[in-house]
Amino acid sequence: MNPSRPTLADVARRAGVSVSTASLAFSGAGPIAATTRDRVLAAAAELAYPGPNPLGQQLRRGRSGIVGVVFGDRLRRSFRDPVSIQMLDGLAQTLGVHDVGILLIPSEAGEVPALVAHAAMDAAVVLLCNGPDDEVVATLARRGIRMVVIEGDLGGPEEGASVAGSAGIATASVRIDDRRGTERLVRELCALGHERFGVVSLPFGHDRRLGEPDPTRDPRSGYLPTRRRLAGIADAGVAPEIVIETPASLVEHGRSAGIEILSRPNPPTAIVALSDLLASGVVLAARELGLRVPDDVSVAGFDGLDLPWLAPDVLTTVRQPLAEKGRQAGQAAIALIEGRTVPDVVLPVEYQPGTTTAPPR
Amino acid sequence: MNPSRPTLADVARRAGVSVSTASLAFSGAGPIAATTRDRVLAAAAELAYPGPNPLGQQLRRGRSGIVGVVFGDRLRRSFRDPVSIQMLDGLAQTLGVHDVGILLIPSEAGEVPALVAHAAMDAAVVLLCNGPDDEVVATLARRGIRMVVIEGDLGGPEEGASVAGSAGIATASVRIDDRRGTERLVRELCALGHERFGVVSLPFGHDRRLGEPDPTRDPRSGYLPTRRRLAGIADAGVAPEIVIETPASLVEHGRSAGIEILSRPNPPTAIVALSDLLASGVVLAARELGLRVPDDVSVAGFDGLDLPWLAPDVLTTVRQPLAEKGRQAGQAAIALIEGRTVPDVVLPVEYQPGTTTAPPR
DNA sequence: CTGAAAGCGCTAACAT
DNA sequence: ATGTTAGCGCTTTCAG
Repeated sequence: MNPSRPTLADVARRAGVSVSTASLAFSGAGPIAATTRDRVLAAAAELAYPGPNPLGQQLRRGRSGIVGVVFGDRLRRSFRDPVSIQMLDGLAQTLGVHDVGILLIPSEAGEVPALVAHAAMDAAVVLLCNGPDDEVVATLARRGIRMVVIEGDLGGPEEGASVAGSAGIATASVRIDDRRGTERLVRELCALGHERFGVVSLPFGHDRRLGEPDPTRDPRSGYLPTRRRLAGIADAGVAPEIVIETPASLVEHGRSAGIEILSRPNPPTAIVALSDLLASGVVLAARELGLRVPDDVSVAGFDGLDLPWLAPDVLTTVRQPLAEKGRQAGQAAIALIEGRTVPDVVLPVEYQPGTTTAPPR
Repeated sequence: MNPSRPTLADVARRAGVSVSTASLAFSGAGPIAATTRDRVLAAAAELAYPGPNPLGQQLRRGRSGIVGVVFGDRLRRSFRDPVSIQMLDGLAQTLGVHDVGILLIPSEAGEVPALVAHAAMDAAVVLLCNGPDDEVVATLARRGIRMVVIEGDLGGPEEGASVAGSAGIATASVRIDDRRGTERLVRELCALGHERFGVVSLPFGHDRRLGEPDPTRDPRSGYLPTRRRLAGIADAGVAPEIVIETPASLVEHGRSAGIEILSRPNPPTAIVALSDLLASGVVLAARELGLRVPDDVSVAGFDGLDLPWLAPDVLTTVRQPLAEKGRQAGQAAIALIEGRTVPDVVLPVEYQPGTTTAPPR
């Protein structure tokens, strides 16, 4: 299989030039006579030399050409959510242009994956970072790997310096303005005349559960998008009658939560789900219970996904620019790799009315 | 940012040992006195040495610890399909155990991504490989990268040696027995009394289109799962009245195809879709047209996905072991990397009756 | 059990 | 325009 593959030195010898010249023939990064280059390439062809070994290049250049992407969950779950996918697609687009590859790093809660600790990467993109004490972030910081955090937090201003920052590691943050987004959404519902709200929430933290939230949990810890979106609801002056926490942003969890809420006596007139997948589950639950949306109950989501199978209903929601978020993260990663600093990015969201909200009966 | 990070040599110097000894302290691959090791680790801690630089290790060992996964499409599309995701999840599981990372390589049709040509990887997993002339496979083979092909073909027996094989590259193949799966499914429908079939097909090849297939296309080229599943239908002795090709395995395309078929005068009594996503689109189309499933039309799929939002319908389908396929591919990749040879794997599928099929009216 | 030496394959100053 | 030299950071014989 590997009876000493040819190296650049072999090619150079055969072409009768020095290794450095042969190197130039491939990289084009320097002056070289066309005839010489052709001679080198011919020699390479004869030896079936497949081009410079990336491992050698990487060590020499001190760069791997790889950005690690850390998911806060199993791929199976992360990727069932179009939200992650579209983001990843945007990320791949940007990084692809720069010939940078994406190393997938699934991270079960509470553990630091071996890849985080040992894989070669020029930068890392961390999703759903929990907070400044996140072990993954700490490990990456210790390794001196530059990070861009999506929808996360590397330590608020009150902490002074963040974990990573204090270690002198360059970081960047990309997120959306979800707080203002939900506030706007809820205000619209209020304007329609709704006064009694139910909320189907994203997970609060690693201990994912289905049901009413644990009242003893620390409200200052847990997943940031969840906290921000709940804060947005409060900003609109609404105190929900009932909140159901779900273990993941999946249709079936939305359905369960929806049934839980809607089968109570005298249920709320409006249900705000913190993601579109959850919201569509609530719509399905309503259908199952024989309730009409929006006549009997209004349902709203968050994300702005395209959900053709929910037809004829079209969710009222808050659209976030998912692919753009990924692209921005990619840009930030490239910038960090090149040693530039990057301002934090907060992308705007947009209220997007659909057919699932109306005045209460 | 990078004012000369400490190296193993620095650590060794500070601990008063040689680099080789320091190396042993980290790798544990050799005899070393406990006290010496502690001294080295202490020195490392003092210098904030984050452990051996993977780039150095990789060059020295000749291994990157990375397996590239080549998708035949944009991530956005590949990953909207749970079929790819569950496979990837199984793959990640197996590779993760061996501390091998997954490098994501999206590949637009007709181009060879830079990562395929230049990224460091110990092996590659290629999805939806088109056939022995696939450029991606050829490039990987030229680079001497071992490959495991999923649902693909590296050159049938009739071609003699495959592209890769002829170049002396070790390869492996993992796929499901989809031909026999669809045959079984269609025979069940025949047993119910159906005689007039419509087929909603997966894409035939890179030129993805929606509509009746181009009659001039070469039937021996194109995506293999599509060809095998169509062959299974023929095996059951059925010649469909109408076949609609779709550009991708997505609900909306199934819906379009379903409307196309079902709004004809005197439509077929059974529609076989070559994937569950397509089939569920057909179910939605039937609902829209006011047709009852399975009373007015039977619909069957392929894959065995869990589709809660299709409730109350449950697809009649053929279940394939998706995560297991990924795990097998992972095992194969590891084996190839370790220089072992791997027998081809054909995983069995299982007929799985649901509520969407019944005798014709 | 530890150290010295060699070299993985490549690139980039620098000198010619 | 080409060659010479010096490593990038690490692991691994091979002696001691």
